[in-house]
Formats: sequence, C-alpha cells, structure tokens
Amino acid sequence: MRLATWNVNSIRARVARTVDFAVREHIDVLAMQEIKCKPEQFPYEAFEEAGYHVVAHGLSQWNGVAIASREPIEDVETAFPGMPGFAKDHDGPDAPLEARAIGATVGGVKVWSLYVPNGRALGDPHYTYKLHWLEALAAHTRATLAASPDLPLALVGDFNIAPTPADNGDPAVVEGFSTHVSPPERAAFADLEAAGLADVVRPLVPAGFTYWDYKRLRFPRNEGMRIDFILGSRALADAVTGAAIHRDERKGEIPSDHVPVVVDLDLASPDDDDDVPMIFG
DNA sequence: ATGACATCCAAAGGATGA
Repeated sequence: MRLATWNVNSIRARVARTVDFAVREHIDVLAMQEIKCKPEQFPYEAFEEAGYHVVAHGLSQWNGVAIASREPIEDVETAFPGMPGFAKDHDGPDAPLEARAIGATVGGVKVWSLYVPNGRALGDPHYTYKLHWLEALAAHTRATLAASPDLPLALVGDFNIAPTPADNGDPAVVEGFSTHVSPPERAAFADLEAAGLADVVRPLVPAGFTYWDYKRLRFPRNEGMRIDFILGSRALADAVTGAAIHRDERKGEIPSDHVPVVVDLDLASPDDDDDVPMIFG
C-alpha cells in the first residue's frame, strides 16, 4: 500500500492537480487537509473517475479533511474521542468542534487525516487550543494502542509543528518566539511519539521541507518548514519499505503551499510467507 | 513601518493561514 498525506489548501482550487498526482504516483490512500469545503461541495467525480472512493468532513470554508482510497473505506469517524472544539476565546468540550480530523480503516490500516490547529501566536487562545488538541490526540492514541498494541495505526497530516530547529528554515519563524517551534509544541509532538508513534518518513528522508510560505520568495530560497508527517504505530512502522517528500509539487501553476508526503507499506499478514513460491495462483 | 500570497464568502474587505 502506498499512503500519502497532502495539505491541498482548497481541493476545489486544485482537484486536477491532486488527482493527477495520486494517479501518477500510484497512491492507494491519500489523506487530505484544508479541503476548504463542505462534503456536498467536494469534487468527488474527478476522484471516482480515477478509481478512488472518498470520504470528506467539512463544516465551512475553513479547515476540512478527507481520505481518498482505491480500496473501500470503512468505520469513518469525523473526530477522535476527546477532541476539543474551539470558540472565539476558549477551547474545550463545550466549544464547537472543527473539521480537523477524519479517521477510517482502509486495507487493515487505521488512518487519521489530521489538520492540527495553527496556534496563531504564543499566548493566543488558539495556541492553548492547539496544545489541548494535541494532548487529547496523544491520550486517544495511548488508549487505542493499549487496547490494540498490534494495530497498524497511521496519524498523518499537517501537524503545524517543526519538531527540530533543522525543520524550520523560515527566517520569520523565530525559535522561542513563534508558533510551530515553541518548546510546548515540540513537547506535544514528542508526547505523540511517547504514546507509541514514530515518524516513519524521517529515517528514509532525513532532510527536506514540506511547506513553503507563498510570500517572500520562500520556495525559490528554500526557506520552508517540515510540518507534515506520517506517524505510525509499531505495526505500521515495521511495514514501511520506502518514503518520499514530493518537493516538485510546490512548483508549477497554482501549487498548494504544502507538498505530499508518501510512504510505501508492505502489510502482508504474519502468516504470509514471501519465501515460499506461490503455488495456488 | 508594513506588506508581500492565496483561499473562502460574497460582492468589499475580513478571516485565516504559519
């Protein structure tokens, strides 16, 4: 299975480009973020003509997440248990939920397409929301893996955190003063790893950004950030055979400001034995 | 000193983004 995640920054503005990429790169499962539309506005036809099923979750022109898959999509959830909502000046269980998570089972893998809150500024209510949202995600991950330690679980998407200084090449994002790089955000990311997940791309693609601001020649100067990740449980990480960050998708006509991140998975079940020649087919 | 770019809705400019 080839699994990809891509913050598309409006699926309606970039549907042809998105489907072209999925087909060209033989993507089996594509998790999208920032679709910026409601489900009834999603351009399903282009995906279906290319052989994909799609589930989408969107509540307004903001946020929005989706999963496209060549295999059937099962057990769809539009929020993880404990996910906080957000109102103007506070977050919490009483505030309205945003369309930042869609989970489903595809080909035996539990996939969450996630768009972590931006945070806006240190001290902003949105920043507190971001930290609480990540805390709830880690708690849910712990509970999930405690109940199913061997589950192939993938948390993928735009995490809006640059986990190390090397992941921040944007001079406007200042270590210690900006969101995405603050110690509490990095601690929240580390806590996801402590909950039983690993960045399955970095070992195979140690360097490179996944996002470049549209402004100030950030892409030509390669002043980007690595903020889009594929985090996997042990069972998922053990199946990884390859990974890529498709930097070229930042080029050309009306690109998203993010590029796709991809992993290849060999999910043969334990009783399959690749060393034995096929006899029955 | 500020904006720079891009999206949405809505029909101008504000909200959002990181």
